[in-house]
Formats: sequence, structure tokens, C-alpha cells
Amino acid sequence: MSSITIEKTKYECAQLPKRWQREEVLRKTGLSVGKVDLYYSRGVRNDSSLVPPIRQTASIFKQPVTVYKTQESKVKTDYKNGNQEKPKQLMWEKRLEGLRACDVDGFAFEAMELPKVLKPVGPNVNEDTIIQSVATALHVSSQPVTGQTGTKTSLEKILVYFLDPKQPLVHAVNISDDDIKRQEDRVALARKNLQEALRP
Amino acid sequence: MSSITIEKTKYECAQLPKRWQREEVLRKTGLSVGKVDLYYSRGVRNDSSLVPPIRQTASIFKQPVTVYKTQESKVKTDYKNGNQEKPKQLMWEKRLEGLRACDVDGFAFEAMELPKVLKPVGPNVNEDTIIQSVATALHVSSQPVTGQTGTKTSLEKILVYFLDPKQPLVHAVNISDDDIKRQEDRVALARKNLQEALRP
DNA sequence: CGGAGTGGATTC
DNA sequence: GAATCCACTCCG
Repeated sequence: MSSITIEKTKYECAQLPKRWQREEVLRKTGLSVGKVDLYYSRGVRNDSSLVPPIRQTASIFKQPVTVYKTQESKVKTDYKNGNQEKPKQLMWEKRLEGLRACDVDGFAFEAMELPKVLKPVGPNVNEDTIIQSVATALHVSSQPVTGQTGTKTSLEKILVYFLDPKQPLVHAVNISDDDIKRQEDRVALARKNLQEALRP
Repeated sequence: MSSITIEKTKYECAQLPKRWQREEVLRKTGLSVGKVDLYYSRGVRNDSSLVPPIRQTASIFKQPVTVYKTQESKVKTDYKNGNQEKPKQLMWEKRLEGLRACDVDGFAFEAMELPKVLKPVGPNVNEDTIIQSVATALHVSSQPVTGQTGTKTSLEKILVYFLDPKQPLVHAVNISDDDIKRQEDRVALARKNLQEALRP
């Protein structure tokens, strides 16, 4: 049974960037009954290859099958037994190569430059790979991100054995006391400049 | 491996009633890392006869057995299939007789008086029973609370047949237009008095 | 732990 | 006084 009163409305709207939707939700209880809350959200990406029905080959069938998803499914996280990190493929970050963040209008941001001290590890790993690698490591990992701590020669010789899949594809970096001192000086200088700029 | 940092704290607390505990749990992952969830719970009742191990006789054994409960068990509510109201025993409210609410220091509140129009239904059902009956009906039931709608004589003759276990043990009450008018007048008067009391 | 939904402070 | 934003609670 659906009631006649419409309580939620969700629609695209000319003023918004593409695929963004405006939703009006009526407050139904409390001191503020009758007020309207506005929500803005980006609708699901329209990657037609990822939206059901999907034509795919499942190994138990002799023929490709078409998958219809009739119900929203959701994988539940097992909080009880701690954070289960999944095993990772060696060099899995290669999959992210060539991806670029973009703004709401779809324009890609400029590439970022990493400090020179970060040196790629492994064959065909370049600047472009390591930024994805380090960024995802910082985002995803629950352990300290150190980079590869194997020696340079061991990593070059038998990569598969010495490469740590839990660490990004950069050599470990040593930060000296001098480095820290230098950075502190830069911060102090920047603060002083700011203070002067704010003086009336 | 247990870390040195204490993430959970569970302790009794002066502001709480006896045996209640306050527990602070730190969120460890997710968007809300670092936030604290508070839980309040009553420590297990020290009824030694209810705390495992319990010596009891299970019908499948020839001999009494001792039950050890090694794991906390919990019954999950089925939210999906709607509110499953359990079947109720006729006159189940009798079990609540003699119970009294009390304040945090354990002093019982005075008995409440119900309006005279509320008349008990059934043998041995008195004032004390119907207040529990009506109160729990209002609290527990998901349907309108009307009282027993069987005729007085039918209820007296074959109680088991005419008594509605989903309704409290009081006769249904008719509210006349006059009753409503009288109540409206009382509210209007109370409002006027309040207004005058607030006048500067 | 996330998300829906509300209270309330803040801004215009 | 309305619109907006943010914090917080509660429950699945």
C-alpha cells in the first residue's frame, strides 16, 4: 500500500552539476515537524557495464549467463574478530595507473608531484604509480606506512620474495634529525610571515 | 596479544542506581574513529540460583545434570517480518500484581488512582490489577487500547471465550461528547489561570 | 559503526 | 524569522 502523501522528492536540478540530485525530506516528528531538510547527493555512476543485468560467464555453467540483481545485497563486516585485511596481490597498485581525480564538472586535476626522496620500487613502476600506491596505502592500511624496507639489491634480484605487498611501491625513506629541524624552521618562518600579514 | 592501551572501561558510578554500570567504548575504525559510545547495563543479578553452573533436571536425562553456560547467547529480533506479537496468556497481567515502581534510592512510589469509569473485568481483578493492565497495554500494544468490548453478562458467564487477551482487564469505556466538552473546558480554564500567573 | 533523523546554534 | 549547518542520538 502506498499512501497518497508524498514525503520525499528526489530529482536532478538544472543548477546542480551533472548526476547530482536534490532531495527534500519532510520532518515528521519532534519540535520541528513540517520543516524540510535538503540533501544533495550524487546518483549511482551510470557505468553501464557495472549495472545489472550483467552478461558474464560463471565457471559452473557451460554458457555465459545474464545476472539480474533483484534485491539489494550488502556484505556485513565482521567487527568482532578484528579488522580482517584481505591478502593483496603483488603490485596490485598497477591497476590504478592512469586514473585521475576530477572535480564535480568532470575536469581532471593536474598530476601531483611527490618529493624527490620517494623512489619507485620494481619494474615499470614510475612516478605515476607510486603516488597512487602511497595514497591508497595511507587511506586503506591500518598499519604504519613505511615503504619497502628490503635492501635495494635484494628487491632488484628476487622481487617476488622481498616485496612487501602491504607496503606501497616506494623505497623506505630515512628522515634524519636534520630533516626534521629544517621542516620546523620552514613552519616557524611561515607562521611569522602569516602573523605579519595579519598585523593591522 | 593485548595492547597496553585500555579501550573499554566499565564501572559503577555514583549517579547511577545500584549495580548499574557505565561503559565507555572507543570507536576504532570508520568515519567516526575516536568517538565514544556509552552503554549502561545492569550487572548480572546476584541470584545465586540463576547464575551458572545450575543444577537442574532435563527430561532427556535420567539423572539431574549441571548446566554450565560457556557462551553469552542472545535472541535476535526479526525486524523484517513486522512486529510479531507473541500469544498472551489470559489474565497474564495478574503476574504483575503487587509490583510497584520505585525511585533510584529504592523507595516505592505511592499507588496511583484511576478514574472511576474504569471498571475491572474478571474474577479477582481489582484496582491494583487494572492499573498494571492498562499501563502495560499502552506500553506494549501496537493496536488501539479499547478495553474489553464483550457485554458485561457474556464476560461474566464464559470468561475464557469472551475475554480478549490483547486488551487490558477493564471494561470498554464510552466517551460521550459531553465528556469531551467538559475536558476542553478544564483545559481552557487551566490555560487562563496559567496566563494570569505569568502576567508581569 | 553507519545513517536517518532531529535539536539547536549560527547566519543572513 | 527563515534558511543553513552541524552535532548528536538512536537503532539496525
